[in-house]
Amino acid sequence: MAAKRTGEKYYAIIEAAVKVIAENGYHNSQVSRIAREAGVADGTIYLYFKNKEDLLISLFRIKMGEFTAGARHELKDLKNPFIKLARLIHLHFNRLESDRNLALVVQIQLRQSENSIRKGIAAPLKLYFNIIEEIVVEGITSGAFRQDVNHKLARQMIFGTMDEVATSWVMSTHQYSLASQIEPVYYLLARALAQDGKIEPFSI
Amino acid sequence: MAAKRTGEKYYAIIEAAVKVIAENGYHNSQVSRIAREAGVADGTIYLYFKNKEDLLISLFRIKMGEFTAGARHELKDLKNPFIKLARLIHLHFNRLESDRNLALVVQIQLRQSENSIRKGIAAPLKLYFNIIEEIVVEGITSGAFRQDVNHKLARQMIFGTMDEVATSWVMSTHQYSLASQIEPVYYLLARALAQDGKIEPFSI
Amino acid sequence: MAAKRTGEKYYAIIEAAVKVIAENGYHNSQVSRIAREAGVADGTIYLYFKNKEDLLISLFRIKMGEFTAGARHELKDLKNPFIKLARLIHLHFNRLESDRNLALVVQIQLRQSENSIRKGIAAPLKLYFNIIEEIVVEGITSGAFRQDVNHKLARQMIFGTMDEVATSWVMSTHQYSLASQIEPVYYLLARALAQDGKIEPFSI
Amino acid sequence: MAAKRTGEKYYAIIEAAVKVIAENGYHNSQVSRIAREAGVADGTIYLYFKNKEDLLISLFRIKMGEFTAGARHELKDLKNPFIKLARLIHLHFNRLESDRNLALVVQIQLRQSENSIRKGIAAPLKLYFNIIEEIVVEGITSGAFRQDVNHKLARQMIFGTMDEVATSWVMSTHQYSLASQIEPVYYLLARALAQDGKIEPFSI
DNA sequence: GATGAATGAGTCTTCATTCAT
DNA sequence: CATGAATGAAGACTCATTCAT
Repeated sequence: MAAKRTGEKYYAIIEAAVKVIAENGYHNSQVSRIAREAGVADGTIYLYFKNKEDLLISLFRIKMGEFTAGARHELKDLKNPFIKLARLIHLHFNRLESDRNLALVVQIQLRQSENSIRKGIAAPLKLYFNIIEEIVVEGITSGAFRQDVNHKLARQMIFGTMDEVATSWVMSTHQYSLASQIEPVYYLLARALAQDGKIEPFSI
Repeated sequence: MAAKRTGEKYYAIIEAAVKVIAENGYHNSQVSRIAREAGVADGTIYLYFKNKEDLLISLFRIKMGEFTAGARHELKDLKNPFIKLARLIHLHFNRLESDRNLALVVQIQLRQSENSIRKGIAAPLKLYFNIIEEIVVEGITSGAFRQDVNHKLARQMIFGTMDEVATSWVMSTHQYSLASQIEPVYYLLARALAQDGKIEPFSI
Repeated sequence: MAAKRTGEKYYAIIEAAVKVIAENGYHNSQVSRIAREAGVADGTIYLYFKNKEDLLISLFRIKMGEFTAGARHELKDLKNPFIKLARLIHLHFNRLESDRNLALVVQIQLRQSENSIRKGIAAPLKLYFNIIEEIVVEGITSGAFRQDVNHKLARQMIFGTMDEVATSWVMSTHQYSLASQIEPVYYLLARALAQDGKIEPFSI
Repeated sequence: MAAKRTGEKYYAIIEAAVKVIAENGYHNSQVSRIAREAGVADGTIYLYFKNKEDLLISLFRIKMGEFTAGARHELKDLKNPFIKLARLIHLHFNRLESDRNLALVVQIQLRQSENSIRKGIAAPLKLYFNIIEEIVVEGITSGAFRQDVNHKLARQMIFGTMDEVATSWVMSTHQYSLASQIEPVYYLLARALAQDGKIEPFSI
């Protein structure tokens, strides 16, 4: 009865869901289609997930969790908040560009209206927000960023900007690379935050 | 057969839809509930809208159209791009704060996955994006903003930031006012864009 | 409240119904479409007909009544039952061929399942059946047709054959003329009925 | 997704549909009522049939297919075209008389106006028409039937007559037996076709 | 008489979920 | 553990009919 949260099939279903939802959208992704893509029976999905919604939330949790853990690890040893900011943008954009399906799901399909889904993804998203805010706080504390910057607001600007750039890219026909936006986005954000306009040159 | 696009009931249905969708989300807003809220029969909806999706798109078009027209009018006579930016943020946040239901629908419920809906709202959204980009271009041309700013990217930062701040506010319990964010958001964005860090003090 | 059964619009609606039903089938012919075709308002239909079903039945009654009256008149003065039979087939096929829409409605669209409709068209159809049976009875009485012919059965053969030939023609692409079938159908039916194989040569 | 076309429930649904449609007519037979009659859930219908229309067409195909196969088998070894004709009428009328519901559906309810349904039943009906025409051709070739008989027309007479007799019987209150009409119908049709009036006495 | 905007009952179909095997 | 046939609740949409003007 209790959903198993591990095993080979667990991940097969997650990957199948990313693919099917990316291609068809959440509301047009039948459980049976995800099951077929994963090579399991419909009922098997329910051995691993409580319901369809739980599958979507788990998917986000897994993918976001992996990303957040990786990001935290990569940023850990960087000393300068500007470089951390650059690296963050780099990680964010590269992650989405390297997996177009995941990008579609996270940027588009996940923006669902169901309150329960939004609640379910709030926690893993919060962890990512924390990483961003920590960079901001560190920047302020170290004197690299302006003292009057509100760190929550700065986080909203950083995330909102990356998010909008990524959404534009996902919805475009990909004529340009998302990676090409890393440096210009960095300069925009860095200038918004820098103390007395003194920013570090872009470096990841 | 052709849907009537005017009349007292047309607007009554639009308003009812905003209310019901804000409260329940698009996929959980039955046509019959919207009809009841509007005080008309179910079938009447279909005299004014082709289908449920058309209702959502029309709603966005109407509301966004009103806002865009108003914004363009208000910005027209302002001379300084910094002041225009401040006024834009002011208009954006005030519009959402003055109509919590509309904010819910636009910030949350409308972020649907259906391609057809996204296509339907693309055009009116584009008109708003144009207004933002025009401010950026004017700023660059006049020398107020940095010459190396990419105006599309700047627009994405401005919109993305306002959008994320608004979404956070909508999803919070409104302990704070969205209007209170106008000035700090202005300073963040203005610094990101300003030539040599020379920004205008906040003024709407 | 009581439906008017005369007037210019009455016939305009009947003709519009024949056209629309011929083109779309009964169940796909909305009252509003018939009204538009007739150049009247939807509600006007209900000043002349009790409901949609009454319109269909009236249509059949009018058209069948005209035909039956004409046929009875044309057959009245013919002396020979063989010639009457030939003339009947001639009238039946010519009527349908001269008005393709009417043929479509009578041969195809009218074969509806609603019991009430079948009951409504039973009476005018019966009048036509009577004409056919009278020819048969006259043939038997005069010694032209076999004495052991059951007149109801003979009528069923005559009508059934004409009906099937007409239906085949209506459903075909009209590569051939229905009139061309008059003579061969006559010979088939005449031989089935003739006393000692002595039939009259075809003559209308 | 693909409809299963076999299994116990497949036939249970077919039989239930025959019963419900016979009693209520196609347009007044809700899918849910057919499901209840068959003892399955509404949704189960859609595991076996693409939609309601497909159910009606399948029903006809199955029943007509069974009948045509049986008729072809029974007629195979009969040597004389007159006897084949007699046997055909016998099979046709007995089949309908032995299953009043089937008769109602085939003679009345199936005469629908929907083009798609007519197209769907055209093929199995054609197979039956072929059997009739083969008898006619054999009769002409063997010299038993007149040389100037058009075989398509003869088929239309044979089918049209049987059909009209059956329809009359179905719509009557069954005061008489359809079987009682086999012999007189045979004599009518045989005389219409016979060379020089020489027919075989009725024998099945 | 005529209009046509408004009504609201009625139904097919989908698909997440269950459970006997 | 795994299956997949079966379930049945839920809802968008149509269109014949009415009635205030």
